[in-house]
Amino acid sequence: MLDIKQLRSNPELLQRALLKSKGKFNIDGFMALDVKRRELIFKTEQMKSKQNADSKLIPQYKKEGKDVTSLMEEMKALSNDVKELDQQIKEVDDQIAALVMTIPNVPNESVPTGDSDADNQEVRKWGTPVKFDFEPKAHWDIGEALDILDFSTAAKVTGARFTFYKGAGARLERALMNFMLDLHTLKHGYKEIFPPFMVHRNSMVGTGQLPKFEEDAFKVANTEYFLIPTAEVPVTNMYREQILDVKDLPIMHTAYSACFRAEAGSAGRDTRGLIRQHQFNKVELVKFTTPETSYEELEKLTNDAEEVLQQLGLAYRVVRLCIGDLGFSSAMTYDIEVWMPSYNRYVEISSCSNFESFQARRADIKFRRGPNEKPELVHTLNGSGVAIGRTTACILETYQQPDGSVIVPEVLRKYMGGIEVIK
RNA sequence: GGAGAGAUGGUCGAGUUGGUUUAAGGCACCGGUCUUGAAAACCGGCGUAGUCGCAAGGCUACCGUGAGUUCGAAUCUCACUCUCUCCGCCA
Repeated sequence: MLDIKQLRSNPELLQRALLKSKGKFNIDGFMALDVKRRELIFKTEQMKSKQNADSKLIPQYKKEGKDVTSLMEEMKALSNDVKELDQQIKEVDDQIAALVMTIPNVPNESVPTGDSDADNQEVRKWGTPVKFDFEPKAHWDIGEALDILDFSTAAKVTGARFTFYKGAGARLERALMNFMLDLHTLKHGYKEIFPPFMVHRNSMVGTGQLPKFEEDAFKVANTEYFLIPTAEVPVTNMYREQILDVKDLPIMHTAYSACFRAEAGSAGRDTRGLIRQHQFNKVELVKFTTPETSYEELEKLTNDAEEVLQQLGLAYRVVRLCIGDLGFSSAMTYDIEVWMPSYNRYVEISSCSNFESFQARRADIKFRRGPNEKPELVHTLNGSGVAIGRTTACILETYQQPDGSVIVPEVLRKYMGGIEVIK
């Protein structure tokens, strides 16, 4: 959510934000609504002021023995007028709020223009895509052959886009989870959080999944709960409606969660394997920072996620998303894309974003610089550190051997009971 | 699931026969006086947001949330949420 006062005095910001949505947004209508709102408020507040002053006279007059019936009649009329105007204000407020919620965040100045992922900017590369001197297999074939991934049973038990991990596959997934959490907590200084996997509506609104993207979320029947699409939602909302102490910033959290996504609109895409599931595991990184440090912290956060891939020996590149590919709430995003042999290209495995004050304004997360300072909005950032299912897929493909076995990356062995090869 | 109690500013806590309470008071915090320095004591300040105004400064709203009654609601009515205690059930 953007600041309406800022939009009022700085309509260019609105223009730039709207480059993202490609939709039609009636700027003049929006501005007119804002003017109307303020007129109504001014008028009503004056009436309320009179109302307050006059109602103080009533007990006074009664005490003096004066007749108050005519004054009461006058007040009744005023009261009715105020109620009517309040109703109008509420309607205008609701309209404005609904519109503001549909405006995306303003991209940072360094974000390149462009319409699609083709216009994203490659920032750096690490490692070299693996080459095979035999015919490599895709992870779904490797996994089924080793009996560590089972898609058809999941289809029977649940449905499409679900997976049973079995034996060493389950253990590999669990090892990755622990490896990533240990790296981020012990080496990078994040505090670990294990959040609820369901949240209520307000939290989904707070981080921007709702109201615009309701069809992407799973809602639990007969409740107001949603399955979280990412740990970002519960972890960011931990601090909703709070004023933080500047001494505690930056707050850095890492959280494992299962993530649930309806994947509406991606029918037919990535139907095989672990790449696009309704339920997947992810370790998330979340930061709350001061405005002046958020971009520096974004660089660090991205590097922290990259280190996961470096230690696993997986080739990747970092791209800066262009305006057209940037998410609704983000001011700037780096995607980390890992080399996926079966796709013969880089595939997104992490997305690291600075939301600036966009989420903080919605979720009302502030900080205070000093005892008598006014609260200011924090900047929120998050990124995957990293998606576990896709990492499993990439490991299976990258470390596959001609005999169908898979070598376990060195750093994972201690988490796998010393297993060096999955066969 | 059943029974009961509760929710007030950063925190503790008063206020519930509706109207000088403009949400008292304590603590914490900030500024000052005093002191060699500190503590103590004393004086003053100390919520969030909206809105009008060049500004100084007004005004309005907010006592868990949302409706309602009333000229007027922290206070009365209804619904909901959450917390605590006890009982039952349960991994």
